[in-house]
Amino acid sequence: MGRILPRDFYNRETEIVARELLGSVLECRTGNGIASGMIVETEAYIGEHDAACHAAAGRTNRTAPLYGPPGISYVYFIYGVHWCVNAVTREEGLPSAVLIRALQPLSGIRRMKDRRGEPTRDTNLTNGPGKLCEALGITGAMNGLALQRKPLVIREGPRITSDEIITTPRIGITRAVDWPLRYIIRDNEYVSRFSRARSQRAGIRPA
DNA sequence: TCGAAGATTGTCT
DNA sequence: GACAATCTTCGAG
Repeated sequence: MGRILPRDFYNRETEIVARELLGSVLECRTGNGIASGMIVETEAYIGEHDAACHAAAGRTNRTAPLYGPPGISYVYFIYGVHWCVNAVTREEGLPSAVLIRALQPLSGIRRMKDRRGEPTRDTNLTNGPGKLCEALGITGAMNGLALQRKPLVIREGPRITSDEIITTPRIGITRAVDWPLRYIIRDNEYVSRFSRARSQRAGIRPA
């Protein structure tokens, strides 16, 4: 198993952290055991000047973790249906984070299937921010926690070279839609599917 | 206290 | 491709 990524890893420019999180391993330990997956898709949300970032509206109870120290989680509930998990970046007071959008399942796949209700294909287990939280059992109870200890840990994974990384505009947002802050591993079949249609509409060649 | 919006997903046409 | 499901958060009244 790789080493746990230290707090300093996150105390850098959000775009760099988002790229380097590709290939690392998100691990979640619940009462049911451990489930983990390799991160294959991320998005950067880079501060109050980023209209798509939750912190664009300023500091509120909800966005408080974004302003916290680097290397903690930011978990929020969206559309009354899904949880999404972020890793907070940069020093305290600078609200920015990396949204984890897709994983390639590594361990605890049986548990993931149980939580997700047996999807037809393994690629459908964690290929989206809401899906991966459901598969790993991540909820709001894990908001604002340090990512260096259980239940939520991110470990170093295989090194991903820059020519294996594709950059595209972010997905599913209504503001700052053109900012190229989404990072995916080229040719990985576990990236979220939404991307293809959206990318084509935006005139960007899909991976 | 109310209303609107939202970093999504699954289902139906 | 379109749309409903479902609920938390926040600002306005």
